[in-house]
Amino acid sequence: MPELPEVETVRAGLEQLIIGKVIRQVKVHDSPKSFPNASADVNTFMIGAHIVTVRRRAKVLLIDLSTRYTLVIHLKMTGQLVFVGAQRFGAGHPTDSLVGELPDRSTRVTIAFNDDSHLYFNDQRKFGWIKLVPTVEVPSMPFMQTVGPEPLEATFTSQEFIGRFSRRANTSIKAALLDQTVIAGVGNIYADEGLWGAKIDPRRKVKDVTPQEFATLYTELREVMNVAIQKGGSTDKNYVNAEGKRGSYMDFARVFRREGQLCQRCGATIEKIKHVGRGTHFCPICQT
DNA sequence: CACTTGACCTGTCCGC
DNA sequence: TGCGGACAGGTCAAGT
Repeated sequence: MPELPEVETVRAGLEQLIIGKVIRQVKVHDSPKSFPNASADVNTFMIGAHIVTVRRRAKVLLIDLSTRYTLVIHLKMTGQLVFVGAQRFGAGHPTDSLVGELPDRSTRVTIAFNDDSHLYFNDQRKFGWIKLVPTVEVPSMPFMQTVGPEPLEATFTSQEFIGRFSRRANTSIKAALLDQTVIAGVGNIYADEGLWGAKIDPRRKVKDVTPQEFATLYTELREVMNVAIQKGGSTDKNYVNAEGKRGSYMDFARVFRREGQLCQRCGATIEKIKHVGRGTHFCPICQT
């Protein structure tokens, strides 16, 4: 999925596009799994409500409604939230859009607003989901209870970062970075990119990473994710922002999907291996 | 509890 | 061209 920078890009886009809009209709297309409690609660808590806030926690989007209910949305691997204004195919139709006319066959849920604009939840692989939850109950959801701190918060320090890993001493540093209970929002792209920045081999055990290396990793990880947000995220295949447009971090990536190319730091050839079940990209010479 | 692996889905790409 | 297998940005539920 979309990792922290992608979800943040969608959040920021939606904030500009849907705040204040009134929900007229909700359609769950074919897969109840994409929106399990829709049939029971949509009519009561969504229709006629307006959008109050669009928040993010880790890789989860939170759309608060005026009914004091919240749409909790996880895009997982291939989820998209695409807003389409009332005159989508008018003169202003963007040429850099990755999506065609919506809904399409990956559309799982359509939310229609009363100005005839629409928000589409598309998800090719159906791993993603939407849940409608009372806003006050969001913090007690199991995921919210266990997820780690937001790494880009100004108050999140290098010391706290290092301390979060103590529990995972015997696993690899990459596996620990992907563990959402350690740090929120890091996924496969930014784990690989951050480890390249810190010159750490992704397979190294956590207990063998020095405090100095952790300090560098803290800085590099925050840097790559901030750069990624500036670039609108990474579009490898499916990811698009709230306007259906791609992100450009992949043009900047140093190792992710760059196997066979030369390391821009030492000139060695970037390798791709399988580690903890995930494609893992690294420089075999300067990451040790 | 820490750690690893497979499962959840659809689509695409690659080798035979 | 067809077919089988591997693989894809993320979590979970199981197993050890």
